Amino acid sequence: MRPEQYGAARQSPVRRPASIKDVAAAAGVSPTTVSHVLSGNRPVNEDTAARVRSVVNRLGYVPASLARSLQAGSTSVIGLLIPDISNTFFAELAKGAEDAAHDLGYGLILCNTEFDADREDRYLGMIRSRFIDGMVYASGSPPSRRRLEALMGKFPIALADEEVEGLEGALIASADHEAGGRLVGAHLRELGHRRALMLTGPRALKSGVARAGGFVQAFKGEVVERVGDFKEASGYRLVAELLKEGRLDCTAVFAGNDLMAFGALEALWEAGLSVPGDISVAGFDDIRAASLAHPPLTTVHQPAYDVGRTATAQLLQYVSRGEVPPASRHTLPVELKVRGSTAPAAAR
Amino acid sequence: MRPEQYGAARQSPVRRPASIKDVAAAAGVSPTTVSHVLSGNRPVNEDTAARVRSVVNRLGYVPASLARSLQAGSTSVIGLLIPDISNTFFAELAKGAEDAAHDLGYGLILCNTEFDADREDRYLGMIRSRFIDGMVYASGSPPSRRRLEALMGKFPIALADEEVEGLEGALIASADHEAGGRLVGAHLRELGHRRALMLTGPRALKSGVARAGGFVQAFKGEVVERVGDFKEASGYRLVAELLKEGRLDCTAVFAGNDLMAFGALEALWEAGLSVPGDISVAGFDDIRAASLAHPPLTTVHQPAYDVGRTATAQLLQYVSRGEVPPASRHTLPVELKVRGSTAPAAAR
DNA sequence: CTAGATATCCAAAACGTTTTGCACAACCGG
DNA sequence: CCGGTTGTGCAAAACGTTTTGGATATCTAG
Repeated sequence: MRPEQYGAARQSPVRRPASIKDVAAAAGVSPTTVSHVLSGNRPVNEDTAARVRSVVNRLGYVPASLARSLQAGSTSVIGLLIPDISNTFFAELAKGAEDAAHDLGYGLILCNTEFDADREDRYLGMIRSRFIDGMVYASGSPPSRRRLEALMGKFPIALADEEVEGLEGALIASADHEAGGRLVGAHLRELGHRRALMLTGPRALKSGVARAGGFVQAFKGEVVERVGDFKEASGYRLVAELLKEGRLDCTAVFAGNDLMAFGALEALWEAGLSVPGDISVAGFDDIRAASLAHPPLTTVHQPAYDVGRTATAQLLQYVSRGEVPPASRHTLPVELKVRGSTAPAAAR
Repeated sequence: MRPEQYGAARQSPVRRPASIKDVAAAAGVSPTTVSHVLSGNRPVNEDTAARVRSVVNRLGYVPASLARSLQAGSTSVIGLLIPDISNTFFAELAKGAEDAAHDLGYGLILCNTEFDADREDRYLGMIRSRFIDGMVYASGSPPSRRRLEALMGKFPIALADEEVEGLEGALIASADHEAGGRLVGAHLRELGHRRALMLTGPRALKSGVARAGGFVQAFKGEVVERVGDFKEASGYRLVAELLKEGRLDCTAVFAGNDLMAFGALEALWEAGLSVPGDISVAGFDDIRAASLAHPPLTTVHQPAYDVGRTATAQLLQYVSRGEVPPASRHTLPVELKVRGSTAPAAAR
């Protein structure tokens, strides 16, 4: 141990904080009375109350919320389970969830899983051990879906932007992916585009499928579909391949999310094509980088914040009454952000 | 209430879960024995143990962590206080904090404050009420600094990337801002730049001051300084103003963070200047959009993840032993990411 | 003066664990 | 046969609250 740390390192273990008994003793009353003074649950003589309050201040007494929770049977804390907080979508969602929780006096435990099933399990354990009063679950790993189903009827759980099929009987809040797809389809159609390349995500993800479905429905023109994985690299690869084969015979690209759109942009840029001069590109999500890019990306704004906020607010409505939420679906509106990456189809 | 909801809405209140007493009664042993079987704290006859375990499974018994915590005097949960989780820097930091907490079996409560002092207070209350065992504090609102100081000696608190002055005596983990500034300065100098515009943030923020100091020291050339607020708009405004006055007589711009760099880029772009052809631009932070932009931004990568992880890991080292951490500083290395927005100074 | 209302406070139980001291039996070596 | 060890399990206390049913004293109305 370095000498100059000696002074600081002498830090003693945290000393026992004052309990309600200490306050009671110092004020010459019973713990019951202290509790009543602090909670206002029953009337207390004003002189006595004043004395108690003064002792509370002097001792710096703060009730132990653990004991309170144990007695109350609930902790006023819920969990938020997401795969990756560094993804801006989930970060926004988390912000909405935190806001909703805070508004109702709840704390929020961040359960970041990286799609790791063990990690998810450990966090789901918190709800079984009743350390948290409920859980907002946003798109976890497929293997844990079954476990989730088992929990659903017995514990308060809400799904935010569910991506996985088969989770019926739940409280669900999600964006209107299909409408988003339709917006892009109609937009490109109005610009005169008739042939489009559509880059989708894995088919197992419902939201992606809905986006594609809406797009095809509203675009009405010819649509070539390529399946990617929602990552930037796959958008690049898909477009580059088509380019190399000389088979990119369309005037517009609809990427299932912004990251893939960026990948596509990169491939087009490398091929010497101009966006939106030669070809238009649209994305989905409206992540931060979308408006910062050159050209700024036309995309569909997902109300990630609202999804998190709604799922949480709805969940808490039941949790606060000690109930398990019934099945219900809350679909949130989506908004088309027309920016610089889309333009009228070039005359052919 | 709509009829089709009737079935679902009939959800009964959550029924009382099995307690250790229920298990003990069903297995014909005392609660003590059940506890010992589950914790392994003391040996138990194998036949008895097997019987207990079978009852545990049958009843689906999970120990109430609240009661356990009350008895243990700690909750194995800490808080992470940040201003804005939707800011990618803090999201990365949060990810690091969550990882570190998870590794040591701790939960992490997300305290998003929006710089709101009341909100900060409420969250700091969690530590006083001992619902959390410690707090990682990242750059809160100035008004709550005093309150924080009062808490610091008594409760386990760690500072992550402290921006505010005067918080001595704390456990601090932060990036090496000064070294980052030096890296940029040296880089631009090597490229032959001799006159640079430096866009800084508010002087009250230590990290920004350090960046600027390092830059000036290593650049050695002429530096014009303009004070912004770390937001995109201010970068745009500062550069646009100089441009309008025709006084932008430099070959390089060092923005105190990436957002301001983007603002600067926008202003230069509008003025018809080419980056990096006419002028080089460098940022700080390496946010997601930096590599996605055109041209991709040369910037300093801040180890946000490591800052969060280190602060948390260090804090927990003491928390787990029931100690208040001593003052210490952990400075994390920073990395220059040379990308497309900087190039040799144009011949004049 | 008395029956009932009111004001004030307290004792005890309950929330669900873990920990610790002890009791009892069985076994061992001498 | 005896002192000591080992194996096994229980009772009770403790963690720090809130809640509830009284108890006691004082007041009010008739």
